[in-house]
Amino acid sequence: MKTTTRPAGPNTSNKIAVSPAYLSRIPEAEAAIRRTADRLTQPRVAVLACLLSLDHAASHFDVAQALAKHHPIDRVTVYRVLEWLVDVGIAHRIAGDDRVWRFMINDPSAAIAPHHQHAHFTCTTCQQTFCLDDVPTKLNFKLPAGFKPAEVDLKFRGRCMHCD
Amino acid sequence: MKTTTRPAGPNTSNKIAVSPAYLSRIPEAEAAIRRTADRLTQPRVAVLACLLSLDHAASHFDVAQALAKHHPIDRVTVYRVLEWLVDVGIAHRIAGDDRVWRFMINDPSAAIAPHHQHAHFTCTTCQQTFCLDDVPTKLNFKLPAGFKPAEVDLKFRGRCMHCD
DNA sequence: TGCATCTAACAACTCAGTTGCATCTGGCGC
DNA sequence: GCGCCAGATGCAACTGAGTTGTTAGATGCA
Repeated sequence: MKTTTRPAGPNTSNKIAVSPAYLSRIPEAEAAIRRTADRLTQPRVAVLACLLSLDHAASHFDVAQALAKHHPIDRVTVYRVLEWLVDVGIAHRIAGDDRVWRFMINDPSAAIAPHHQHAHFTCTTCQQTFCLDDVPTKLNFKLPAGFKPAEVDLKFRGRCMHCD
Repeated sequence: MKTTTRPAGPNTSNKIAVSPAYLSRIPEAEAAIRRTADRLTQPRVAVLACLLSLDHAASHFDVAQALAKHHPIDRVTVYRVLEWLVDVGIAHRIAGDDRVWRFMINDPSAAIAPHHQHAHFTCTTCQQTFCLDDVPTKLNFKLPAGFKPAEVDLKFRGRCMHCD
């Protein structure tokens, strides 16, 4: 009858981990949030831990779904926490081709989010988006006269390492 | 009482041209549509003429609004015509940062839309998006191991020639 | 001109994201 | 440890872009 429920057997799913990977990132998330001047709340910890556990960008829906079992959070709160993470420089958002915002932790080594001037890669097979921090997006393009660029957004589409 | 109507006085608006520029592009639009195997209809002609008259990308709303006075077209029809223009290779669509699709005529000299491998420029002042057909988006970037790119999307943000 | 087929218009819907507001809570002062 | 309150959460309702289904109408060929 319902399409989204699933029997709670041991490992009936081959897609979603039984023990969410984000749980182990909770201490790390708490530490990062404490470093900001803002409050340490359950939703913030859970959402940040979730992002920390991923190697690709996640939509608000991905986050809400990942947290649904152990940390069910109102979808509006997920939106607001993700926006807050961007505001305080912990994460950045990426506009997808499907009109959905995706969020990803900023590279810690790049410190204080340098206007996230890095490239993104979207896999056309698994639909996941990755940050390519190693690909420089220097402004050494020759634009037609009159255009004064301030930011570059370099996006690749193709197949990722998981989808050979 | 209504918020969108406007007195029909001569030049009460300082934003929208009294005689739409797209009217002069109607013959050109008709010719282009006749070149396809599909039907020549009023909405297709009007929408295409509208796009032809612009030097920047237009959203469905921009198009519907531009045509509202002389060629009022149902918004669903605008969506379908724009999609059709993309399908037949006359135009291409650009994903904006505001979750809105924008459409622009393909450069005729680039013939048969080569997967629109060109750069785009979005003005942060006037919010308009332009195609930079002159900026090559060659795939000569060094990506991390495992990423096999098939397409590149290069997007600039800054100030356009109209917003010095 | 007649007719089969494609297209437009309308209404209703989906879905991501936002806003308003009442309630709750983290963290500070006492 | 207790109480307070600014700020955060949860809920409901909304917005706005885009889609789908269906019927009526226009196009173009015979």
